[in-house]
Amino acid sequence: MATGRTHRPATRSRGIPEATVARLPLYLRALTALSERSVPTVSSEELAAAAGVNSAKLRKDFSYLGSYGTRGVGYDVEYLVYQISRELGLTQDWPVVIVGIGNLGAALANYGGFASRGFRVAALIDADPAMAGKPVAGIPVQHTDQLETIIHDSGVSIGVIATPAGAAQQVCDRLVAAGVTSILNFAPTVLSVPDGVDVRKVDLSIELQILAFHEQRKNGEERDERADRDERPPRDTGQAVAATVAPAAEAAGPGANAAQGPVAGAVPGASPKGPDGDVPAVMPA
Amino acid sequence: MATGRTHRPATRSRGIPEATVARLPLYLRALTALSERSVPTVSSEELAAAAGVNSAKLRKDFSYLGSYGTRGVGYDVEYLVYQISRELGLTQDWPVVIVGIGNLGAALANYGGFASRGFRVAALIDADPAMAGKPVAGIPVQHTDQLETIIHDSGVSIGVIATPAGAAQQVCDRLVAAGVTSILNFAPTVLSVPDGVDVRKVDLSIELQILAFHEQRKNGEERDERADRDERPPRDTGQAVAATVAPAAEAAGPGANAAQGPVAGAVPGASPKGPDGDVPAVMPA
DNA sequence: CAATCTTTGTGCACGCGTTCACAAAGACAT
DNA sequence: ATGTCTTTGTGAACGCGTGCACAAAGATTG
Ligand SMILES: NC(=O)c1ccc[n+]([C@@H]2O[C@H](COP(=O)([O-])OP(=O)(O)OC[C@H]3O[C@@H](n4cnc5c(N)ncnc54)[C@H](O)[C@@H]3O)[C@@H](O)[C@H]2O)c1
Ligand SMILES: NC(=O)c1ccc[n+]([C@@H]2O[C@H](COP(=O)([O-])OP(=O)(O)OC[C@H]3O[C@@H](n4cnc5c(N)ncnc54)[C@H](O)[C@@H]3O)[C@@H](O)[C@H]2O)c1
Repeated sequence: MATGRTHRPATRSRGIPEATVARLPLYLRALTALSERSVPTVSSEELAAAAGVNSAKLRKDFSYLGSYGTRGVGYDVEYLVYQISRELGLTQDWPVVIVGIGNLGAALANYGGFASRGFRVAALIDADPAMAGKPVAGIPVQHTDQLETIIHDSGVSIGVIATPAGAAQQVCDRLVAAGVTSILNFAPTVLSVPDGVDVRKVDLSIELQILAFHEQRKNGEERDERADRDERPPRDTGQAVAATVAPAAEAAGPGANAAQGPVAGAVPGASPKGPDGDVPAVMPA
Repeated sequence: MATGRTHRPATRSRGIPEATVARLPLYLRALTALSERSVPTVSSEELAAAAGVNSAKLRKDFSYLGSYGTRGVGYDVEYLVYQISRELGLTQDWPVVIVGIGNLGAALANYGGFASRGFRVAALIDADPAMAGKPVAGIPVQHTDQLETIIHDSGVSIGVIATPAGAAQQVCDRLVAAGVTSILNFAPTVLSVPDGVDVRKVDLSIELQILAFHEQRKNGEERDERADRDERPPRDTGQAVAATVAPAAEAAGPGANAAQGPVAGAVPGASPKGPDGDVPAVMPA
């Protein structure tokens, strides 16, 4: 979610609901596919099916942009593609900088779809001196020292953070100070930014945990849950509980892992690498 | 977004709001960090700040799990870690299979944080015969032919899709048929799955487009938008580029869908910048 | 031109999620 | 014990998002 909530009392025309904005790229993708197949028009029903949403919702979403449809016919594909693209700001080029060129950062740099929608990788930045100058995806990696200069010179306003969690806030601060006003964060950390700066996060770990929750519910629907529902493990005196939680789960290789490792994280005996495989952050990890 | 809405009229104890579930991992992360610093208790105010949410919201979230706090003191860190972990199903081990070991898939396989919270990479699968047997992150890549066998033998119920968009639905269908009931999809496609299967998607492109929208709003507040506000570009843009439409995966889903692709026509008449790096999927008319 | 048919645009109701605000519960001091 | 102080747990109000259902708009046909 984005931080920095701008008070906008629904000024009517300019007030496009956030939920709608989040769906526009979805519509755009479906429309683009139709466009490539030279489909001239599409009904809300068809397009909604392609985008995986309710048709009424789709029509309402489009109504925020204006009345671009024709009753009895549907929507003009090319025209809609144009309108949505314009609304999303994709008619212009957005230079993007990626900070932290490790496993993930490199994958992002190599990602074709990145540059395909008006987003252009303007620079790659990493703190590792050994990486400086080395090209990744045809773009030479630059050292963090030049971060401010790079941002300034290339006029970048969108930054992608793919550093370890421990460095994310610091990198974020520097990006913002240098003029970046939109950040896409892949590090498992809550970033704090001043008003006016948008932050969106992509968190693999959270997604998996949400899936696990539902998965558990599916399997355990008929199970004996009542049993440990109110089971209260030793609590009273402060630190006794620590023993309840299993000792370190990670650190060893995947294969050698000692099977069931309940709740990896809550282990005090911190190894060089944190529970996330990253350097432990000051706050969350 | 999860599919498969179970009608649950808030039966009390079992009905944890989806929004709350999505925040539990956030709390858990903050709590884990506190635990590592041996902090015994924490107030809702402090924890909320660490997790980047409102304290009232946090308290209400916890109230769905039960009354685990102590008035005047706060919450016992270790105890909460345990309760949340249990609720999320992290007290057990979740084997995960990754399909599509390319740039992204390899990065995911190498990701340390993956295995840290009870998630274990059980297998890596790719369609490229040249990759079979080659170890990535210490795990040998297996060929797609063995997908069903692998799923069955390892008892995997969570699958990660990191293939090109064109193959995503097909891979998804096979995973589901083999018994996978939770899918994390990185491909820019809308997956259709039967009831009972949860799908969550991570879409870099969408995130960037949402950021671009807000970015444009920030910059363009005083710009010349009135100009092309009602400008209606040629509504008959005839046939566009359609030569590269691949037959792509044939998937017999309930309400078929799938669509992705380069934005190409952000501006009518503009030449396509290049595909997503994926094979465009096609959908029925 | 009138009748019919298709599909949009939206008023309305409903449910979920967020936030406020406060009574009550418990810790701690005297 | 009694009083004070801190912090939880939650009732209630509010706002946003969703989906139904339908009148109106326009295409199409006779
Ligand atoms: N790899 C994945 O699939 C994956 C998935 C989800 C989240 N993440 C998160 O993304 C981040 C990166 O993951 P990764 O696997 O690429 O890690 P990595 O260790 O491979 O790469 C991190 C890179 O960041 C650089 N770096 C460190 N500190 C820096 C700083 N202050 N400024 C600039 N660069 C700095 C390092 O030199 C390194 O190249 C981590 O926070 C991780 O938790 C990764
Ligand atoms: N790389 C990124 O940073 C990034 C970011 C966001 C989204 N994505 C999406 O993730 C997906 C993968 O991206 P990538 O950069 O890793 O692509 P990639 O081309 O590097 O890797 C794709 C891999 O999938 C394999 N594959 C193809 N068809 C398959 C099938 N039917 N079954 C199993 N494996 C199959 C290929 O052999 C290849 O190894 C794409 O859909 C892409 O749009 C990638």
